[in-house]
Amino acid sequence: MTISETSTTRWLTAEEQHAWRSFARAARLLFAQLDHDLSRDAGMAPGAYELLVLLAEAPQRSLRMNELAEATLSSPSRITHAVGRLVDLGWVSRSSCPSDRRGWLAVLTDEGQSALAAAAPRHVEHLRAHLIDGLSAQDIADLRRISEAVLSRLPASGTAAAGCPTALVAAVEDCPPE
Amino acid sequence: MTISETSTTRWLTAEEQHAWRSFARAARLLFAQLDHDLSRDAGMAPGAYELLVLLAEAPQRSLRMNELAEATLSSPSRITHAVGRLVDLGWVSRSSCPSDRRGWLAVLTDEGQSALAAAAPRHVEHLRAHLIDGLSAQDIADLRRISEAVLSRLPASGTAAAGCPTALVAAVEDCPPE
DNA sequence: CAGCAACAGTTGAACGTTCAAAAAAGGGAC
DNA sequence: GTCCCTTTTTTGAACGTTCAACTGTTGCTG
Repeated sequence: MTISETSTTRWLTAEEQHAWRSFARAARLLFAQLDHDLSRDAGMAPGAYELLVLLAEAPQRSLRMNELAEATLSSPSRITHAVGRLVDLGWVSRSSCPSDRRGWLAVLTDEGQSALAAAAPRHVEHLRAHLIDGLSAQDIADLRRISEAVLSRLPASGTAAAGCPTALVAAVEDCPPE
Repeated sequence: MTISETSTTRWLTAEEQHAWRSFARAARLLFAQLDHDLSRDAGMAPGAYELLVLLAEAPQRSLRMNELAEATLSSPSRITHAVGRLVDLGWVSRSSCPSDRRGWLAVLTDEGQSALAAAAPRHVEHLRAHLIDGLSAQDIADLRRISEAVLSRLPASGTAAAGCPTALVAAVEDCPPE
């Protein structure tokens, strides 16, 4: 049977097709490039930077495994493994949660803070070079609007974060001096 | 040393930061969701759908490994492994390249064509539900414009395609009946 | 027609994510 | 206080990508 006989699928128009393919290609290339840069410059595995940023921004430089999983849209299992690697690197330490004996806190160490501070400037430069500086203020606003529209239609707490690793930008300029 | 003392890094403005984080979050969630849907509905590994689409659109339903690598922005090694899995599934067969004894052609089999035709309608529905139908015509146009601006600033043939798997939409409605 | 750099593709190990299963603790209901 | 369901986290195997060799072919240079 051919599709056209049995389905009423609303295929994409040429416009939609073009937009989607361009978007998919751009996003893939962008994320891959940023991860590659981050790995090259700072030796950070995909996603590690994001975890460090989240911890650096958190109240006591610490977050529960659960919170890390939700913030990064990834599975608890991934967090366990990823934090384990950061612990091995000395960038994070574990601390048992005082209020819930099941829980664990991941705490950013001074070494982790330093590694993040060292990596951030180059990361921001790359992000500007690959994305921000090529866009007008209007583009930025459009991108945000469209992204938020997409987010509003996606499963609120979709536990899904593939390789698509992406890095946040740390507010390291506010970090206490070492 | 603190960053602020030694660097002239142009940090992101609040607007840029918001746009970037929304974009990154939306793109990640979107791609992950689409891959998850595709894996659930059609049993296709991340990226498999894209390879099948490319082959279906190609002249003789066949492309060289090299061409697949370039079109998917991925490494030759990934193509070798990925095509190997598709061959095991019976969706693709290998054929030696007549014009270049080093080369190999990946050829979409009838089974592969059927699998793609079966998967495409649901994939398009998901893509519409998660992305297209939530956007206005203006949004679509903006998304395309911004994506192309980003692409124009990225390394032309950046051999980089992380997990960020993304699927194209097949033009399966034009496929010959089986 | 050697010699040799570049190209096309494969191989296998290392790495990170996903998945299913399990251990351990919280929070109610009775 | 005990049963039971839920939540939090870990574990180890399976899977896919990346990376660094490696094989074989092309095509250019002298």
